[in-house]
Amino acid sequence: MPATIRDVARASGVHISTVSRTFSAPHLVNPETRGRVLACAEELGYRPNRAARALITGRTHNIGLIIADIANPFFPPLIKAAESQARQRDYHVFVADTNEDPIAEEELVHALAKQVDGVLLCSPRMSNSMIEQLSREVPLVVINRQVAGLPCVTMDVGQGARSAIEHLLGLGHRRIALLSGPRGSWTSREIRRAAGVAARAGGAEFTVLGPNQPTETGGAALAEQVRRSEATAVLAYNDLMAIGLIEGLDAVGMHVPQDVSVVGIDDIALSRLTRPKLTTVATPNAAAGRTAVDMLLQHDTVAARGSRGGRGVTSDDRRTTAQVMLQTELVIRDSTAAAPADGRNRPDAELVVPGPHRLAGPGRPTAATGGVVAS
Amino acid sequence: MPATIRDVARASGVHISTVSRTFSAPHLVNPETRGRVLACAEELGYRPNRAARALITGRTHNIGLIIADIANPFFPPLIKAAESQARQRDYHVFVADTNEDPIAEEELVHALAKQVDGVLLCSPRMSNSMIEQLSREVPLVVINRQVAGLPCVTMDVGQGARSAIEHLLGLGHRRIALLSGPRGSWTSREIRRAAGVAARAGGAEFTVLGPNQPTETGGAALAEQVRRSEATAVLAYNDLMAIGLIEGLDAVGMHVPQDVSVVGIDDIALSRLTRPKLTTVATPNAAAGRTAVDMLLQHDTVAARGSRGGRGVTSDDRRTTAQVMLQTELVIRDSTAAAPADGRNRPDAELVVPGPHRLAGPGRPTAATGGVVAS
DNA sequence: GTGAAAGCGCTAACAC
DNA sequence: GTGTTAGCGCTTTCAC
Repeated sequence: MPATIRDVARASGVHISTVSRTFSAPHLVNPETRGRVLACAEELGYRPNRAARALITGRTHNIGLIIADIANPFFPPLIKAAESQARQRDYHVFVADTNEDPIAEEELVHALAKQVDGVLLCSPRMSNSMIEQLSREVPLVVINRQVAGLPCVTMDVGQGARSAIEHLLGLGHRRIALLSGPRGSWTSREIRRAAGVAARAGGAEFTVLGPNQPTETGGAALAEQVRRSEATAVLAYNDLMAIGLIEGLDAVGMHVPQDVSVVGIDDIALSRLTRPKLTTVATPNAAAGRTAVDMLLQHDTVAARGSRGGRGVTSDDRRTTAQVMLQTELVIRDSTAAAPADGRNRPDAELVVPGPHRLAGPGRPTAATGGVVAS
Repeated sequence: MPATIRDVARASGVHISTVSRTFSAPHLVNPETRGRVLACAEELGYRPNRAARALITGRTHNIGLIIADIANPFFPPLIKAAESQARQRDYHVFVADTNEDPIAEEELVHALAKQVDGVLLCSPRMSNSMIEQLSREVPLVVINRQVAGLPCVTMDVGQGARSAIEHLLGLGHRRIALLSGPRGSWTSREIRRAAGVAARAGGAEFTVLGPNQPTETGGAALAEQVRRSEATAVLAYNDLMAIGLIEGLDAVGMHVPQDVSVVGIDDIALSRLTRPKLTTVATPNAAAGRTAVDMLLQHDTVAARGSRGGRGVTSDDRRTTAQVMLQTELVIRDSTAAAPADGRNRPDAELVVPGPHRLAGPGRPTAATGGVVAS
């Protein structure tokens, strides 16, 4: 039903190649002919078939963007920035959600491979080696993770975590817990390392709780563990978990920031709307999206794949791949406050010693009962 | 660089058509040959080029999903449901965000047209006639809107709004305001109509404020107008606006639900996390996503476009297009309560009469000063 | 400035 | 069961 280039050629009495040129190199065709062709095309509702065009030019003018969980408010600003940047360069972005599933991730890259000029892999759950393998199939830019030899854009969450811990130390906190993220997350690893170093440097006890689902539910589920850990301050892998934790804490009768301070990471829009407003590490999300598109397109402009003329991108070209790390910034709002004077995380602590059916009476906990102390 | 079907044919010593069959109709090829071909393919890292395949079969096994604003938490459940439904039928979903921009919407449909087997148009801002025109280019299923002659899946927000209003009437509210949505939104129109009828039937005064941006910011910006309107209850176009309004109301010293009751529409996850928890009309979002995919694929299975064998979908086939409307449900939580005994929306109302610099002292407002009374 | 011809990677009759 | 042939809709040399 849809009109093809041949229909237009027939209608306007020219050869199909003239029609083709009218759309892809208008200056090469006589203005008069061009006008006639355009009129016929309009009339017939003709639109060049981008897929067919891509088959021969090797360029689809599409970018794939693979996202672990589209429901996480962390991503939309990144997606929108990528889209607008792509749009400016006459590209379209196709987003795909993988539900945090590495299998779906891989499958999606394959599905997208030939329909896009490159894919942005955001917070992948898959292995480094898998990513490297896929990068031979389609140009890749990795976001929120570092993979040797591949272009990556990351955010300096290490620095962010450090700032957060120093902020908490400055408020007098000496028992700090970290709610870690998903297993295998590069970001979670960075946060844990930096936060651990900073906490110990400040003479604080540092507990790691996790790995966890990076969601509200994941955060809320940890309230009891946090209570037992006796921590007076918590750094969460992301804002969603932080917000969930605050909810959960509330349910077990602990208040933020009076009893325990909570800081998140990401600075999603929601963090300004909760009560208390969340202290958090702002990550430059939109910038990451823009940068990733730029890196992909810069690469991609060098040589189209499979074109008759140009050679493919060789591994030598790849050497120039940049790894960009964007700065983060601590935003202090209302979920952090001075540590309770007694150094405990609740008014009259009912100390729960891990183990079945053993409840100790109120009393000051010793370091040994303070929870899992991690490296 | 990527291996083609020809490379595999050469490596395994068979004709390309045998390679093709190995992938698209394995049962037609000798198990022994098949094994050899598969081995070579594996070795060379060969993957069938889906775009090239689509060119001849007329089926891409992709579905496009166009979303007005991916940052709105209303959409992710719909997107995820669509994805999982599509996946089960061996389809992939490409999501595109249009930033509530009708131009971008149209452009995106064109861009997607030949790379997908159909597109799901979710909350389109464009005109009915434009939608009809586009539907001749690619099979369309419209979500959250009714367009004559096209398959649509909508949610019964009319019924939802009615329930909400009846709930408020039952609580004694007699001055009710509606925060409407974007101009041209089908959903907003439905809500307005149903809410207006129900409110007047209950003997309440009904004020419409808007149109508005359907976001937190949009809601927060209306706090002052709501205060002035003297409404004791508000129905918002969606949860985001309701939550923003509660924030904004708080900033001008009004409390929910003591001073004013607020009900949203959508029941996004966030609504359970705010304080107070939001009373809202739950829309069957995931079901909408699933249904839309089913409708598209059912249609699409009938006849592939452009295939050599099959005829295209004729307008006669289209006659069978269903229009599905999904049920909604009122969820009562903490943002609604009995109307203030004095029927005013704040403790000691400082009545602000519209107009510059005119402030009246405290006193019972008359109906005439109650705000814009809409039809 | 325009037409002819080849071909992108693949599938689908049709022979054999 | 496999090879041959034609061709999906388009771009791109190369002649003229």
